[in-house]
Amino acid sequence: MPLAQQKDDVLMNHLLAALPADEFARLKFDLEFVSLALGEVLYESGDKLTHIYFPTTAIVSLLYIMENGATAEIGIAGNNGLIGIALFMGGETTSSRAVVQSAGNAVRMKGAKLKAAFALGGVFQDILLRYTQSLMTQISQTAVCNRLHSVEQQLCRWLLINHDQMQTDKLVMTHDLIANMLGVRREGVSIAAGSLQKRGLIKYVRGTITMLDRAGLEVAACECYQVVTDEYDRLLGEYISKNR
Amino acid sequence: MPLAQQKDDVLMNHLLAALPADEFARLKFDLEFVSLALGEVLYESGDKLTHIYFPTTAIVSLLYIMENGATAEIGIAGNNGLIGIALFMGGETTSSRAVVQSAGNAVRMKGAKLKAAFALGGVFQDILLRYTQSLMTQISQTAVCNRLHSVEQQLCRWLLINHDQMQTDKLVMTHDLIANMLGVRREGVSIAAGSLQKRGLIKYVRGTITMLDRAGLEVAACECYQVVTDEYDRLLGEYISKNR
DNA sequence: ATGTGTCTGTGCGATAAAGCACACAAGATG
DNA sequence: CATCTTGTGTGCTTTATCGCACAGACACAT
Repeated sequence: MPLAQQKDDVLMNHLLAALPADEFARLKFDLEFVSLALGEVLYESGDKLTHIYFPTTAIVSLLYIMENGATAEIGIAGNNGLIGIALFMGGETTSSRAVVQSAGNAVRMKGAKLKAAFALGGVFQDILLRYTQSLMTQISQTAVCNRLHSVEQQLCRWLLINHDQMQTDKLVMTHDLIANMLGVRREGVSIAAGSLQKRGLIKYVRGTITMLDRAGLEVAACECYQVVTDEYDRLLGEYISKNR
Repeated sequence: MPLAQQKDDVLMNHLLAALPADEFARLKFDLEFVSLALGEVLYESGDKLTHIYFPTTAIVSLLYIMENGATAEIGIAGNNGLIGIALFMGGETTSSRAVVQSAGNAVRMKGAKLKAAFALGGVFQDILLRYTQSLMTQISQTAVCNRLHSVEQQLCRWLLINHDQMQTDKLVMTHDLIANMLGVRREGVSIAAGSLQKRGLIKYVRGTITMLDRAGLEVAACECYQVVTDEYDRLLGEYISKNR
């Protein structure tokens, strides 16, 4: 892939694009372009991380796997986020699995290089920490949402959060996979999705969901979606406002 | 309160106690001793934080309040934690409320002083970041637990996490308050607590719960309790192992 | 075209928890 | 002591979701 295109791709990640020129120049030679396949596991729960990933077109889920095999998504990162917080937070590991939910590209950076860059402080450190706080909000909101909202509301929230990181309106994803993300039954997702389709908010056929009415989805979702995006904007808006 | 006792109290917070002598010496004159009353709100959702709090004998809950008034606890901090992550993460604010769940003491530090100390890096920064990661695990686990486990299991988890930060076996707390924390009905808590009492794990009378059989509670709890404490130990154990 | 695996729809019964209503009891207050 | 407030127990109906079973429908390969 030509260098020019790589550069474009790098800047598709909002966090990297937000860096001032001098800080970006310091990092850019440590960035490595990678392509992520659907279902690829960036790291397992407990694995020592080797790289931090900045998705550009890929979307990555943070999945928690219970002892009995049940799964639930606790967070998600696309081109407005990163994967591998544990590297600069100090733990080297997290208790979740990072799995590619939508194939695409990402830029990655070796753990040691990242830690060195983080230690320099500056905007880079600030962005990483602010992003971490926004991820905490996302996780908290998931916790609350799991407790208090219906499957249908949660499905709307999930579709919207995904849509925000997609370049199209088509999401390649079966009900079964969504059920794993939301930690509910497949049938529950089918019923909720059927209802949304009946109301003309989405359309789906065998593993592809098309968003038809974003505004309608926002109405059908619980407050959680708005809280999460608002908090992201509050924390990182001053850096990346021009890119959204 | 005499200075000597204040010093003892400061060191009751495991994170502060873990600091090497030179770093502690740098901070200690910025620490202010405060007493926290039951129900006191350290900050509201959206408030700009002024201080970071290191509880010594108090226990503080991070409560999320929905638009419809429903509440759910997303995290908790006692003498092994701190309150006010948003100060060093950069957001200055979080979308949760910090409320004193068990009266006691804490040490606090002005936001500006904290940020200066954080920027110096060193063990202090490392501890703050590692604690933040452990809090993320706690929040994630709460999310998963809300989705997949029964009220009774969650009650056990909650009792154990609290007990870990208490100096006694008696917890002053009504079923109603616990219900607010867990985001469930009061009756649900009464039934679960009744069952635990019948099995001899706890005893309660009008707002006071006594832990009778910790090991039994651990068995009755879901895996979530162990995951959270193990991760805390992994992240911070090297610093504070001697104090536990 | 035929089969085969995958995805979605649907119809049960079982269950956990919600929502509501109210009784009862222990302390606190006057 | 009488009353009030607060905390807990219990019963009932309703609801959401689960767990399971299976049928149809589509896509793809041979």
